Amino acid sequence: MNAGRKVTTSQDMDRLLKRGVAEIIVEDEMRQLLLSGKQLRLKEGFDPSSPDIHLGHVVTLRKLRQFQEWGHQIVLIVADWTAQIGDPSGVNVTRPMLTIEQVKANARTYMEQFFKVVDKEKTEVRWQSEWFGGFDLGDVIRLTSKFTVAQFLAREDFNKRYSEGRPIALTEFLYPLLQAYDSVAVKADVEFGGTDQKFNFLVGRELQSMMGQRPQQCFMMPLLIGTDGALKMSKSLGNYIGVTEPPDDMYGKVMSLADSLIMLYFELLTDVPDAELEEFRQGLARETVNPMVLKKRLAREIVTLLYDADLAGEAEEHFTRVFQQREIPEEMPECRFSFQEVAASTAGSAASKAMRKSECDISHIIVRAGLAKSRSEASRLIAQGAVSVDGEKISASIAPIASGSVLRVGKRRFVKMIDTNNKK
RNA sequence: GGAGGGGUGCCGGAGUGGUUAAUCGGAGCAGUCUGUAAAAUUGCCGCCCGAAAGGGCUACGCAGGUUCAAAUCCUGCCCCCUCCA
Repeated sequence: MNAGRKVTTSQDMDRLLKRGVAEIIVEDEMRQLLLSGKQLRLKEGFDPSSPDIHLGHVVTLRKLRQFQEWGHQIVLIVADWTAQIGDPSGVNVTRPMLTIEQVKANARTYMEQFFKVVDKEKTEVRWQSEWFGGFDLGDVIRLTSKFTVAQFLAREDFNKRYSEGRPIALTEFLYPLLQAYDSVAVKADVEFGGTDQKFNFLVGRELQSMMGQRPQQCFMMPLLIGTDGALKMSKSLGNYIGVTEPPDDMYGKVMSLADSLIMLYFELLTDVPDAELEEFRQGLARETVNPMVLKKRLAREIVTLLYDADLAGEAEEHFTRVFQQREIPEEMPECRFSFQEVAASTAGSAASKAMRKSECDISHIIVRAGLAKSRSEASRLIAQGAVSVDGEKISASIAPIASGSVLRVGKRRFVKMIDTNNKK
């Protein structure tokens, strides 16, 4: 088993333990473990309370990948039990509980997303239900008896809520306990996650030592700030970039990031060497480099990471053409429907008589193409001048269209309209 | 077991009989500007019909009731939170 492990130079070690790392508890022990030549079991839990993995998750997954390249064993835990509780970490409100069905459906979509970053062959995937499925009340009581309320109230978010008289659900206290027990169950040597996991990790350490295991090392990465530029990237805040998003969208979302996030993203999500990052940093500080240029590099790196260089190149071309030169993209989704049918849906009204043959009520089409949720919304968009057909801004919802016309809504949404009655 | 507070639109949070599709803030969307950045600024922000003017429907925990008129008053029910024990 030792065969795959590379000799570790102190330079390698520094890169592994420093680049994009917030804190390691206990760093010295971590170094010793790495030097011991033992294959380490590196654990990270994923809470499948939503179906997507985003760049925030990728930060730790990439680090895990690096360890994997050194021959260590990754253990990913699908936290199907704790997901039902709802992780309170860093959130000062009680989370809604999910049903087991929701959790399972979400968890299923996780696997392939993990393996966009980590090596599937060297990854052990475990479900919490493997061990908690057989838990009975006695087990729960034994587990809870090991800690006190005071210990848990030490945790910042609990403490804050408690002192402000806001609710803390009893199940929320269970969350760190279950997560800690996971470490016991898989005999973790190291646990990975964001800095918001510190408390949970430490409970894991304690529990392991209470149960006769060597306490795990806690490996914490900074939290990735989301596209809003302020809060941690998370699904529930809607400020995320999903790993399965199409290359063009992913590229575009990176381009729309606040400038202040550029360096953070470079550090946490790319392999651009530290020396180069330092140049970037200085360039930004002295304003000798346009942040947009760096962001394009960043966007390319990220798309390459999750897809490949070719697709990243294409995404960049698309971006340049559509958003910088304001041209129409070469490819866009098609919306196929019968023009006649749409026209017919307004039949009977005075307007339909005034409508010439080639004209259509665009608001219906916008809804049909999924570019607006309702006709009311579509009408508003038209009224605000956000809608154009073949480059012509339209001001009334009745407008001429032809099969193959390009419908544009807002800056970034395009659809080609194809008449299913009249295609040759 | 006792006392108190509360359930309003995506979120926060006003509103105690009509002029309330509901003040305000945040989020979001769109316009101008631009680097799909920030800042600034303007507009929109329940659904349906209508080219428009306009009209209709649904909505303030649930169900009833009073009233010409209810998010606002009455009755019952459900749910949530805090404190004391």
